[in-house]
Amino acid sequence: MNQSLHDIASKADSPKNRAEEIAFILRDEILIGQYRAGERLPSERDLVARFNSNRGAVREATKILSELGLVSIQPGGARIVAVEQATLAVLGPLLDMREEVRPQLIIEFVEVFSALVALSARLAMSQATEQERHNLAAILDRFDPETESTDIRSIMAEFMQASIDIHNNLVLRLIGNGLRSQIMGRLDQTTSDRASDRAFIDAMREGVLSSNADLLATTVIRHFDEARKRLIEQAEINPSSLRSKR
Amino acid sequence: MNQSLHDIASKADSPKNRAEEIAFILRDEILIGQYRAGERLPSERDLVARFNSNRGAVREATKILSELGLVSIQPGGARIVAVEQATLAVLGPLLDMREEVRPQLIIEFVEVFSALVALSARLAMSQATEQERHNLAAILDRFDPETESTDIRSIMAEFMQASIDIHNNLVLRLIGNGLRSQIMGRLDQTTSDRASDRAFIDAMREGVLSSNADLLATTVIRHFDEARKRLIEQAEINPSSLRSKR
DNA sequence: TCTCACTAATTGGTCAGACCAATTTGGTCT
DNA sequence: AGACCAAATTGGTCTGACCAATTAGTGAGA
Repeated sequence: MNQSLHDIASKADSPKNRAEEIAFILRDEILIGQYRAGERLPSERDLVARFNSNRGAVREATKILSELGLVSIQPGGARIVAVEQATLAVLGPLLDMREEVRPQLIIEFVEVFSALVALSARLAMSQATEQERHNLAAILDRFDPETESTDIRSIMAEFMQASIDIHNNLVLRLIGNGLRSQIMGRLDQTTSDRASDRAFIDAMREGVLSSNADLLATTVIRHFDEARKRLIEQAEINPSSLRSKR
Repeated sequence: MNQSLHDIASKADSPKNRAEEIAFILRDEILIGQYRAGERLPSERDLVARFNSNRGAVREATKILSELGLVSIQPGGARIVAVEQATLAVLGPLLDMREEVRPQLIIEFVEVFSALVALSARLAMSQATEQERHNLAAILDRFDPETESTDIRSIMAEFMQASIDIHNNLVLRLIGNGLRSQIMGRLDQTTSDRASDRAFIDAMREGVLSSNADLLATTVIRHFDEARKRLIEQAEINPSSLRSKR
């Protein structure tokens, strides 16, 4: 449906060189489950033969996998590590390739993201200047329920960034970096209720201008909770069954 | 069982090979601010000369820096990227080496961690079985205010892990992985009020057994907020001045 | 049949040197 | 100043080699 130019730009998975090309292929194979956790990755020399490349490139590739937390390299062989022990950087690829886990993963993302937005808003309120609060409100004002162009999601992302700039919590910022680069732009356009979006934005606006951190946080949580429920309905599966296997 | 993982992660900065050795040195120099953002990293051949190594190892090293988000490599040269754009993996090194930012960073960590623990507890409560709730309570029961050995922090870490195992939110798990490997084990032993810790644990226990997600969440938030205030006092600086520069 | 010690093969780690394509740089000309 | 071009520099790729550690395989002994 809405696979516009915006999606293409965010498809940031184009390998910059041979090493990344190899790394991405192996990464995807691991995420698909082609190798099981604990299994050994083919030896560097085998990979050289398979990809018709050289050991330098292959070694760079396995180094990348190691940084992603997907494999553990030791003299004698490299072994696959469980996805659960990897880093945030595997989320994007997972979303791209495992159609089955996609809905569940997005729901899980929303659960976490809402808590972080609420936290960020809270922290920002605790020390925002008058000027900064107005800047935040200005971001919210950009939402226009009449036009389809203003995406509430991009506004939330901007709001998140702006609030991070205010409280300047590095930990939160780094987590935000990871989530943004992995998830934003990979989400489908969900049909949301523009009217309720309007109400949500207005409530946030009031919270910002009155510097009411609690109101802001609860508003955010409530809105994302509704979004989550919509997602669960869309998935046409009941949430408990979604939870079990991955 | 997962105790082993926990220990390894705490002091996980010993280079496994020459490439990591070089990468860690460069990483630390970047984090210290020896190169400014936007500046060019010395060329691979220069680095070969400096570290008396070879291009293969140096290239692997710069690959690691690139994965950390600290440098951006392009044909023509590699450039340093602002720390704010890096990944969670830089937190540990930052804690290890920049004594000035340490207190502030720990406070920021507590702010984020408390929100995540609260979220995790909430999610876990929404679908925990009777058995799982009792397991959670059992973890809390391990706290004994009489003996110094039981660290409330490790209990919280375990509680976090156990709750993640229940709701199985991959996004939260991956963020948890990052935070755990970067921060846990690098925190100083803070003198905390054992009596208030006892009250905190008891409140959590009640929340878990009665499956009262709201009670759990607010309890967690309140406790960490107190811890945060203690940290700010310990830093002997007022929080607003802490916020500004990094 | 099983266990253990030893050996051989495999694997990752390191290294040197070469060529290419793209970028950057410095100088020249307009 | 500004536009342009050529040379030097840089990252990307590739080959082939040796070492040390791990692993797998073998065979002897229980």
